[in-house]
Amino acid sequence: MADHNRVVTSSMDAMLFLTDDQLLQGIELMYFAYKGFTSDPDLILQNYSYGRAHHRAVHFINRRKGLKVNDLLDILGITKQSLNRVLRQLINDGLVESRVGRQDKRERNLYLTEEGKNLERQLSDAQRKRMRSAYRAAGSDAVQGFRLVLEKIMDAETRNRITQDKE
Amino acid sequence: MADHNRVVTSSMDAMLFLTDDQLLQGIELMYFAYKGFTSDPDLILQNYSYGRAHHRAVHFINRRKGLKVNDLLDILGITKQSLNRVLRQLINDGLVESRVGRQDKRERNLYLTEEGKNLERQLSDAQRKRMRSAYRAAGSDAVQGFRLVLEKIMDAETRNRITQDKE
DNA sequence: TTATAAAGTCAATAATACTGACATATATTA
DNA sequence: TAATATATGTCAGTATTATTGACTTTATAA
Repeated sequence: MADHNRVVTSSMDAMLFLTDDQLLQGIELMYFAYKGFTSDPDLILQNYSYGRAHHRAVHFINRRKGLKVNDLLDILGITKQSLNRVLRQLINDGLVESRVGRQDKRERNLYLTEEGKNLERQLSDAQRKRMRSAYRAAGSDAVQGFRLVLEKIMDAETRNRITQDKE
Repeated sequence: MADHNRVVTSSMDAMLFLTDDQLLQGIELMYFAYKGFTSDPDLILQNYSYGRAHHRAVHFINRRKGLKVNDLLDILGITKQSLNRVLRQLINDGLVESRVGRQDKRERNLYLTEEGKNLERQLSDAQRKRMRSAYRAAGSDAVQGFRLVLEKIMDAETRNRITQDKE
């Protein structure tokens, strides 16, 4: 019983390394960590009557300034209709600006307004605080491992899109 | 530009270690990895017309055999009413068995039936496959770091509940 | 000019969550 | 024993986020 319930096995036996039980523990860790990871922003979003969808939009518009609506759809992996409602709210509420494309006027380039940047800062400050604290507690080597494993967990296409491009 | 977009910075400068940009990269990694992490089970669940809520219930009933409804509610952090619909479906469909508590007859102990175990196996096989492959690609040291950081990202209460107990 | 592409919208539906109210059976306490 | 509390289950109403399908507008490309 004892060893099965330990989350961190200090000396990881090469043979036990890939047991189903160890893997299930990793799966649970992902679940619980992601839950904590989203909990701080969720509280802030409530003050705006926004949800996670708004957070994601604001995050990626900030990270890839001027990105096109289609780019955002690709990143989020949702339908145009799903994004539309969220984006319309953000634009109407004055957090996001949609500028007509300079070359191709069918396109819309998305930017955060000052108010949008303000919300983004609140959200990412909360999330960064948690990550910084986790990184500090775990140490630099652990962080490298953390990032490496997360990269490998992603879909290959996602990984390629994230690590390479950025127009 | 170049270094900002690399997901893995091979020699992690101690000073740059906690920059906002590095932290934002970690946040995005979590988002994309979690998306990949849930994508395989999501496909399987479609065949049953089930969703992630069913997956989570099945997962934890398998991991903590005989757990009480209240335990499951605590773990999932949702309301009784939310769980009820899912649990009722699983019970009606014959995947979960609800046994009256032996000591306290108000309690219900939850177990997977053979059919429930079968679904659980399908789901966890798919998820384990991805994790195993990621672990192998990243290596044993990275996995230790991965697990350590995830632990630190969780809420402290969650971490305590997960790492300790188990009746 | 016709076809394609990018964006936006409307309507209907589904899964998952919420709050509030209430019912039933069992256990505990006064 | 009687009153209270607990564990579970349920009904109704609502919200968020997603879906599919159909359609429009505007602008680019063939």
